[in-house]
Amino acid sequence: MPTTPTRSRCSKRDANRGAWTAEEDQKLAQVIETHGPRRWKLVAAKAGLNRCGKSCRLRWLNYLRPNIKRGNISDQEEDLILRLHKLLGNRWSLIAGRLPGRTDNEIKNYWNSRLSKKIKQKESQSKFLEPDQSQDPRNNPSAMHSVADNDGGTSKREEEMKSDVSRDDFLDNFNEGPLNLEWMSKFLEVDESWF
DNA sequence: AATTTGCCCAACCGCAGACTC
DNA sequence: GGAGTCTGCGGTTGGGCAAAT
Repeated sequence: MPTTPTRSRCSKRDANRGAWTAEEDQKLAQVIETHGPRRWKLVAAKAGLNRCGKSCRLRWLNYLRPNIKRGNISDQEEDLILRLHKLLGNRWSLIAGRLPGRTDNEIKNYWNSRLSKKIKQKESQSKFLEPDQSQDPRNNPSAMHSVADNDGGTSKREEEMKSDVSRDDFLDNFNEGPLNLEWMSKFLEVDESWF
């Protein structure tokens, strides 16, 4: 089995790991204020943090970045997450892009800890009531995943792209700006049966 | 009161595409 | 054009905490 030693990664031996301290946060924020949120390896070095760039980037994106909303995902946000997940699958960064102030990590966590359970409950209820509907992929998010997750031969992302082609027109609007409220409200009005 | 269980969330890991030299 | 590096992403892990036993 060939190895891929060229990939950059955090050194397990040398780098500081675990929870960030307030002092580390402050140093990181200061350096980013000066140099901007890029060249993360450099940022880590400039900040004098014994952390890898990757870790700094994650900390910035998920915690230190301005305008981050924390906790209390509203009903409207939850509804939007559910709909977007049905549309896009586990593409958390895309979903997060439509929820200002929310991070992909937060949405992923929220999904894994709460929404996936809700869906399973709903599914088992609907199976009990209408067993045939569960065969339709539009009523079964995990079935949609099985298309996107197929990695036999081609890359996973390539397959995802293929599976999305029919939705490109829809996604054109989706990809335009961080939050087009007019479009978003239209999206929220889309007939449930579309999914 | 002590222990176990389950949940939540921050952080880490590995992969793959983009970028740079 | 190719090798090496950086960046971004989704999956997974593990610690802290509260509720249950």
